Amino acid sequence: MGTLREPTRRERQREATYDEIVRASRELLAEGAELSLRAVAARMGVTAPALYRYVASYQELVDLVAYEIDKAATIGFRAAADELPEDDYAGRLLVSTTAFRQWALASPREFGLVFANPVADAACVRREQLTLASSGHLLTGQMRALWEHTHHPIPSLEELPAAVRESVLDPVIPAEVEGLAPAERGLVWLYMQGWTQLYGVVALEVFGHMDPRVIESGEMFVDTLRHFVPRLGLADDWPRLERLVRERLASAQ
Amino acid sequence: MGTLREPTRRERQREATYDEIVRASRELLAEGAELSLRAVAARMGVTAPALYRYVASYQELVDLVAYEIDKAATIGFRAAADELPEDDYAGRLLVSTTAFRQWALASPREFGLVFANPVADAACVRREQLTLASSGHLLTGQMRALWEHTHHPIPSLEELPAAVRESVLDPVIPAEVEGLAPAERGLVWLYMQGWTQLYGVVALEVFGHMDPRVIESGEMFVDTLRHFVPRLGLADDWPRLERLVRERLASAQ
DNA sequence: TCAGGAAAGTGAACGGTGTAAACCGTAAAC
DNA sequence: GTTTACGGTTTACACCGTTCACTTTCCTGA
Repeated sequence: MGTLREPTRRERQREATYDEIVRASRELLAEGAELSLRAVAARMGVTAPALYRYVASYQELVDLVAYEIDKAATIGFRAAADELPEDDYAGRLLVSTTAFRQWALASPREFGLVFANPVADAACVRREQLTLASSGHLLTGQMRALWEHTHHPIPSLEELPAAVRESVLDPVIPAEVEGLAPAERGLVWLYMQGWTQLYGVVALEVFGHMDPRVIESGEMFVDTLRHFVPRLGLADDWPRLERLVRERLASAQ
Repeated sequence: MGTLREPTRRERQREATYDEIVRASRELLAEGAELSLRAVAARMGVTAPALYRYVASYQELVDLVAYEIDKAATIGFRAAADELPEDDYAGRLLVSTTAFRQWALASPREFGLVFANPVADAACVRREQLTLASSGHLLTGQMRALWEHTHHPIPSLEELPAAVRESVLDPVIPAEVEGLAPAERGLVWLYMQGWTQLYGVVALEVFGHMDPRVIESGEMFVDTLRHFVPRLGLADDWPRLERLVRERLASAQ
């Protein structure tokens, strides 16, 4: 509260160093090298223990760059949606989803860092927030925008299992729930279902636990979307949506 | 070809050492320790380089114990099914699936080792075989047994996308396809869909990228099953199957 | 039976990792 | 202008996977 004073010179310097840490880390990842404190430090022209002035541990470094990677990637997902008209809510959602899948396949190491490093029990809450912060926020936001427009059927609070009801009424994950009436919280359950579906295919593809030809063609991804879109009231729109998705799959491939 | 001679003493000794390597590794994992060559060696009362007489690298050690862990866990999944009558094909499949989920939640490190370590491009084929060897074989076998019994609808070869058609006609994954006529290969696509669904929820739960209350209750797992069983022609059987699944979820929890 | 040889295991060493402690100059703060 | 604290270095420790040279042991073939 009160006036937030402008950052002092030292604070700016410090912020710049954080940026350089992230930049060096991302370069390492992009070059296929291991992400290690020493490698990051070396690339910055600094010795390893110096990084402990900025992160308390290796895990914290990982969390930091994971957060930033997710943030940067989300810009791409949003840009993909912006190729479509603002009122094509379904198209925007599916196109962002496809961009997510393409990014994951093209950057498996980054995907693993963000979405496949187990959540520690200690800083659990914070990690949860980080995990779904950017990309999750975008996708749930797009799902909500779609629903605001079409008001497709959603599960009612009564029909939800007790644990799920609690979870959607007081969500841990910072999804788009502000101003969502309790009767409309079934939408949050749809968020979670959709995220589960998307995470499932993409993780399976990235880790390669699937026939390479199926991965390369993206047919399992398309199939997963096809089975899910009816829950968003988009069954009739599927042919058009499929075309949009396949265009994106082909171009990036 | 010809007579397979009985193993000499040295070969028996060597085999026993392999067993001890796996045993020591699994003990380490179970105790929450890191799996490392040195730790395994120390536990065996041996020095680290000695292990190189048995595995060519650390990665090969990981592959070895991953394979054995999967094999051992599968025995449990099969045992879970054996609590049901031999002709309750649907029940057996869902109960084994539930056992898989419970095992993964209870042994996250082991699950990660088997199902979340990226497939190397080099020994790709071999790794694929390992990956889905035991547990995958069991579940696809159960799906096939179910279909042999009910002959529920399956996708026809013509309606499958080209890449998928190739993949089911000449599968990389050693699923239950022997003696499966080309016209029946749509079943393999169902295998893959089912595996994707199962892997998705379970991986998400294990890695904790989901509301803890939803994980703990298992509601997302149940919901995933509910949405999938109709593809196996089991829509009418769902109430009974749900009861079976929930019993198992509650008991192990 | 005995010599030869392969197999199994050891010790030391190299380069790599995360992390802790002690230390120091310099730049900000009073 | 003194004091303080920040950002950095050096050194060190305990691990890690891996290689190499060497020894011991046991099996095999003449």
